Amino acid sequence: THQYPGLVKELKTYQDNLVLDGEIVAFDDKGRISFQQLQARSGLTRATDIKAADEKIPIIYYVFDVLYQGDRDLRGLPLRERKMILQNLIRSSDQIRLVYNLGDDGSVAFRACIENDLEGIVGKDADSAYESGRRSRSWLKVKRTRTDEFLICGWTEGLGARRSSFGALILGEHDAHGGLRFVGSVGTGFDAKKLKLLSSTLKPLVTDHCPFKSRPSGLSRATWVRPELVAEIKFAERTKDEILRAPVYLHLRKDIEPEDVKPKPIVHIEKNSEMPKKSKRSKMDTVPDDLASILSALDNDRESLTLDVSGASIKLTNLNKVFWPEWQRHSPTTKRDYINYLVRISPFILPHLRNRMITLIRFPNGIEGQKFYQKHWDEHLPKFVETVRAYTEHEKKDQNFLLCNNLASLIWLGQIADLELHTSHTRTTAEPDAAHLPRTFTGSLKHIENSLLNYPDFIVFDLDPYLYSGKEAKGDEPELHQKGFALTCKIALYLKEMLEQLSLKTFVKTSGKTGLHIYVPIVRNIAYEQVRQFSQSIGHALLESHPEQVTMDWSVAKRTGKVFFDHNMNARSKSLASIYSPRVIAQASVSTPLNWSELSDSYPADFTIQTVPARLNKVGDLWSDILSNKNDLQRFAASDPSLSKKRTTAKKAR
DNA sequence: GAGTGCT
DNA sequence: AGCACTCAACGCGTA
DNA sequence: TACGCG
Ligand SMILES: [Mn+2]
Ligand SMILES: [Mn+2]
Repeated sequence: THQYPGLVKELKTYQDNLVLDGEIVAFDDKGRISFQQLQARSGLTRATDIKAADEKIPIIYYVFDVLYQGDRDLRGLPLRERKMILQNLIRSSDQIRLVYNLGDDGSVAFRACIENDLEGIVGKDADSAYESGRRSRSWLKVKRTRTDEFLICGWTEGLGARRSSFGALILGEHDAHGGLRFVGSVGTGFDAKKLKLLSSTLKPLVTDHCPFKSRPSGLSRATWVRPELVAEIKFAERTKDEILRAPVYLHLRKDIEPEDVKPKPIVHIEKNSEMPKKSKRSKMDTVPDDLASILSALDNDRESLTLDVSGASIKLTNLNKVFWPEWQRHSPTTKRDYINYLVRISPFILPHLRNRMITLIRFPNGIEGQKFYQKHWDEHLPKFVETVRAYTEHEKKDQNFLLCNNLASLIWLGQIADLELHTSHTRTTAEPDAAHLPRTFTGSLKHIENSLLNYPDFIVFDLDPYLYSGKEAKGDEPELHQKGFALTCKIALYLKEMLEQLSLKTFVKTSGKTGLHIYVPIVRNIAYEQVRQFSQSIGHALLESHPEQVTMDWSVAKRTGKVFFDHNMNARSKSLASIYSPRVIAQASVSTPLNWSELSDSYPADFTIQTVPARLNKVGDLWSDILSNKNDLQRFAASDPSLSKKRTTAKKAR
């Protein structure tokens, strides 16, 4: 009680000596019950801290039962009578409240609980006595999402960010015959701190012996431990085989003995059962998932399945549909293969997609089928897909533009057959260089033009060879071939040199189709129009020094035999195939970053959905620090304040 | 591919 | 449950 | 304003 001096003071005003049962709760800034806020108070020991917290974090003591009044033991009375006594006893105040009876219809109470975003309800037999010190049969806890305690029996190997800890924890519980039963593995719900703590706690418990009677199948490489740790796990339901569906790790339960971990009677909640969620405050994308367990869940020949990712469920269909047909030496790529690719590259691509509006190019029937572009989504979206509302001049109204900020979203893009992922050169967030720019994207074109969305992170140089192999159908774009790519590389190196003369750091990747993308990261103090003009000036200079090999011509016919320098890609509505985006060409190649030194002996078709994950595991993300290498173009305006005067920049470029 | 309305 | 049907971008340059 | 363009 010393933790709550304010409450104690008020309770001392009561005449009788009382033994009450109840619970203290604290609230967050939105008025929701917050365990974290309560914890901030319960750890304190110094009197001054306690006093300060008593002011800063108000609490309410909810009283739900009375055991003694003076010398009188009330525990034998039926609950309804104890409640009557309580009601006459307690004076409700800011700090003390009564827990009222919610009526005798459990499902009404449960619905109210859901509407108020509370954890669950407790049903009590109105005729029951108070049973001290044990879990009473006449009290029934009904939670919205199920949590239970399980034994940690081992872990599976992790991938990517989880390499140094573990992928998933292997869970078990005691069965009726004194043995241990496998109930599933949990790969989400951990933050960096929990991962570290758990790995070091588990290390000393390692054993060669698998604690289960029959070794569970479908686990990636497992390390076993003596089943001595108890974890609380949230989950959606149990499958027919009594395996946990969509489990999320919560915390260790040091107060529970390992031998007490056995199945509990289940209260079935048919309609209202929900998916377990991570706590509201931890963003889905801050916690790396166990990629190995996701990949193994995908690794079968089923046509449809439901993947549980980050505590959400994603329905996958038509997994055996061929998206990229077999072509020459390239084996066919099915939707399953494609989603497998997305999962494997997710640690590398997600940082580049983060908070960039995306343009989808969807091919529900594979690369030979009909395609359509998509940038926004009006209907119901899975809850893990983030969007940003912005005005579109095209439709003269606001729309919800799609972002891909987490693994679940990336997998979902695979499900909806988005075969190319194009990103904006702008981001919807200001860090680290655009705190001064407005973040109002809605209402009018003016708002957009003044906002972050008009200030790109990069100047992009899009180089496309217009050298035809001769095998193209009439009107088709040039196909990939050695000569065209070689010339593009040559021009790219001229360009790199020119940009280096200006002390601009450059990043290069294959577009994945026939050409190259060169990015120059810039401080966001230059709007698109000027970025475009800057790019145009560079283009003119390049064109002047290599007129036989470079073209900036707008009409396709006049580009033949040269490399097209497309400065117009630096525009608000433009997007380019993202780094690591697959491309819709027969080879299933992928936009891949290269070291400049690799350029001479690289070829776009070498980097495919099949080969790029292995390359990434070897060389990592060559563009990982692109946003920490920003160039400040304002310095070119130092002598002449109008950067937009193209003669000035062209001269400087030269 | 997803959603809707019809059979 | 199965079928038919609809819907899914955008702005800049040039004529 | 219509169309070409990526
Ligand atoms: Mn282009
Ligand atoms: Mn291109």
